[in-house]
Amino acid sequence: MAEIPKTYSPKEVEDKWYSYWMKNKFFRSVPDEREPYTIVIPPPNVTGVLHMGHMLNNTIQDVLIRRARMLGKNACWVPGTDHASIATEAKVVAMLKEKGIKKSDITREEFLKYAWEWKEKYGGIILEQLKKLGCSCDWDRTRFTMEDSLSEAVVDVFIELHKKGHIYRGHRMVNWDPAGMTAVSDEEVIYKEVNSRLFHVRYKIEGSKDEWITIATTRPETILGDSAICVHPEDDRYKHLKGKRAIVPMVERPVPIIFDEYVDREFGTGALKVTPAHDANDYILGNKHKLEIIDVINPNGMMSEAAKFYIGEDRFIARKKIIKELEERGNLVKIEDIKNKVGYSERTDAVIEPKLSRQWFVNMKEISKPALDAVVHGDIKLIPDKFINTYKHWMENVHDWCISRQLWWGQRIPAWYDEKGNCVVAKTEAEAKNIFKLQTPDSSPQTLKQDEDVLDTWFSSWLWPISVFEGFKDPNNADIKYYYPTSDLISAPDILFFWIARMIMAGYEFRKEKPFKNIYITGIVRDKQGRKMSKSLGNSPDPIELMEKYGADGVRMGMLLCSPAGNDLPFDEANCEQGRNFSNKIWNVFRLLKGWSLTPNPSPQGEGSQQPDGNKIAVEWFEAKFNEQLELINDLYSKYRMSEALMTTYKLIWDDFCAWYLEMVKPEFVDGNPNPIDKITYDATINFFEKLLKIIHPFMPFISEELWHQIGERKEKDCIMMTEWPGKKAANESILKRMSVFIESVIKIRAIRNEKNISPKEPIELSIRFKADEMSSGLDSLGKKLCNLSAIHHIETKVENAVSFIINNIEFYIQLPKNFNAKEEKEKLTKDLEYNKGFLQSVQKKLANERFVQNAKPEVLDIEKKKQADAEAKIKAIEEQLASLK
RNA sequence: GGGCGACUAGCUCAAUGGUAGAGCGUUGCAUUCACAUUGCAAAGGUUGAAGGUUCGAUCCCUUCGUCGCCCA
Repeated sequence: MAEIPKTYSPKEVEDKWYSYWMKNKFFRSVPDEREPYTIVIPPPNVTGVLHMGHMLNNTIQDVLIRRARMLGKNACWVPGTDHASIATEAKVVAMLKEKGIKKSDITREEFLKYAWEWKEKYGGIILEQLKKLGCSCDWDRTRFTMEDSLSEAVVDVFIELHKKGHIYRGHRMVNWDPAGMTAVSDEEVIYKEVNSRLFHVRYKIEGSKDEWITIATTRPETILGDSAICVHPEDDRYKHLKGKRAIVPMVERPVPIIFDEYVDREFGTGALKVTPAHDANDYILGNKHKLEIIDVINPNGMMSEAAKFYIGEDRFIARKKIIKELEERGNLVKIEDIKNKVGYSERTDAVIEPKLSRQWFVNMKEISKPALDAVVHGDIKLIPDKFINTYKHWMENVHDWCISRQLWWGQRIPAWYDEKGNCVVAKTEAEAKNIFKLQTPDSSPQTLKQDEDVLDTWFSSWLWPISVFEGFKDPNNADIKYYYPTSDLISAPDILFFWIARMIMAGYEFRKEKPFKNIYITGIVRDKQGRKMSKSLGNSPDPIELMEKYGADGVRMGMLLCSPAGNDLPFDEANCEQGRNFSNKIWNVFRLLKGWSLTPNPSPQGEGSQQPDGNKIAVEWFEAKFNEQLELINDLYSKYRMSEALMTTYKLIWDDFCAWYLEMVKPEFVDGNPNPIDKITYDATINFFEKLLKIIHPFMPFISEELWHQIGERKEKDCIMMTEWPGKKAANESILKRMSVFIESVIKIRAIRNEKNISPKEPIELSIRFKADEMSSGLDSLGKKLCNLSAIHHIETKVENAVSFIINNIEFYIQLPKNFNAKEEKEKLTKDLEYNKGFLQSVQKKLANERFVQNAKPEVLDIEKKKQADAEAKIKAIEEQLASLK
């Protein structure tokens, strides 16, 4: 025993088994006759490093995959990354800057060469980190959204949707990210509440001497682009201004005063400045009233020529200067502090500038319909189902999807333009030329220009469940036919629309079939203050350090313990500590078992290794307990209640197996040496331990594998991850029931020891008023062992002056060696008696109520009657006990 | 502003109309005996508030409060 360390050290064990599994190709999946179980990974951003969200998400996927594998399914987990166009491009631009290279100084081709170099060098980090976590992905299937075949699928899909009329190019107000220098979709804008100032600015009425109209704005720099003032038609303050014009300060441009019900009379001054080029609502108003569009902000966030003032200065600096100037000119009336919501870019955190520009869009109306139905009708299950409402609401109000990005890193849009700006969509320049030729035979262009923009990364990811199996290139290949639709998708609520909804659309649009059967939505990992963990906030622990500290198994368990589906989890390192402690507990079971020696083999006369009655009962009981709990665990898995499945497994191992079963069968020490144990009990115990290792394996793959090999002789490929999940067996109810009384009595006796300050070392005598039966000798010996009893008497009459308790009408008496205090006992019993009388009264009241007897279900009635009988019996017994105290 | 959801022990969560549970934490006691990364035990609740329905409400309904998310 001395050579086995007291604590489990995960480090070497984890590395050793991960490479062993890899070497034996245990993660590999190819189609065969078994039932498939498939998960495609939510592809992490290729620039990313593992964060706590990934840890949670991928732990859950690995648990599901490992259990499916043990259940005999052909488990396939496809890993990969997405190309994250904005994030990667930003990284590459930064890298070039360090080298002294400006993006604008190199060609697109040169830039892409650098970008691929960057990707090859750093792009695999996160996948290596997933290996540390124990993820059993089929790494031979690793995909990347920008590799050739997946890119081709993206381009083909674009062309197909364009042909079907679902993709169009249009002038629209988009969310412009001035830092990323690209448009982003509605979903990539994060609105944050910020402290702002509302500036009240007065505009002179044209032709008046001293007549003014005062507007309120949070963005004075856009004043330079104003093309109207709008008031509510019913607003008496402004009715007289009909037909008049106001002079925009600084630029001295006269603009009409228009009337529209859109204006909120309560907000600000009730007069709204209209800047169609820089506000989505103003744009709509501008269209309606045919207003001029004056674009005063350049794509890089600097003031444009059209602004006339502060040209080339940043919009926020211009704001400050304009405020000062307005004040000097006497236009600034007052400044008010307010809170408002401002949109930020999800990728660069720059303030989004609403900007009018020409972009490509997917019309979502039609392609979203089957995707909505599938979830509403339960064809695809959302877990937890509270997300159905959110999903439905979004799908019913779905906006067109802006898919063009003004970047280089990504799939270039397959649209081609002639000199006049006419556009066709085609896969190659040659095809495009042909189309032009067909459309306009007389003027076929010599040179075409391809669209400069690339497609949104989500326009790749939404094809992921199909494209990873080559479902576009070869729609009938063996892989896609076998693995698609995939089984479960594990994802987070914040990408329900970005990604999940769109994958469902793509599934029905391109394969006429859902991409997955179940969607398990995890919570968002937050810090103790409730903030989402993120790199920019710096509030996330480093997952790799966590794993070094607590072991991958410990961290996996720590994450899952507190993460019911869909509930956010405020992360607490204490959970990982609990996981680490659990690893250690299991480790020490192994140490204990290793220390046991067997009694000599029984002789032909039957001498030697007889199984003691106590051990026999213990083994029968744990067998039943295991079967009972396994059924519960299986049921919890089927409902995706992962944290509860883990907790049930945890308690089965720690409480039932370690604290009860092992204490029951553990050989006693004589003169400092453990007694040997009989072979029947030993074998049963090893068997139990192996089964427990199996059911903990999905949660804690490393330690279970290690101990599987330490506890028995294994052939090379005999690994726990490839064994079968324990089979279902009916639990022996009668022994469970009988033992629960026994266990309760042990707890009671221990509590009495505690209460009366009797040392565990001091033996005590117990008397039981209950007829001995065939189980009694076994239970007596277990009782003696667990409670340090010197003797157990089965008696017919009450014991006087003893501490007593009752379980199921069995009376237990402990004669205290000293310090017996009859008064104290009496008080305790009287209190207990009063409680039971009160309880009986409430039950009797219920049973006396005619309406209750009439309306209650028969089983409820029976329960109440039993309660009454039990309470009456208990009261009688307590009264008798009281009488026996002197 | 509109919609959705949550509110249960100190914390994180269970409990679908019939005596409110678990884990962690806390407190007390224990240690040459697998494990102090341990063991044994205990305490801890007006189920956010107020009404209503019901024989009976944590659960169903109404209003209010607080928080979160989504959308504008």
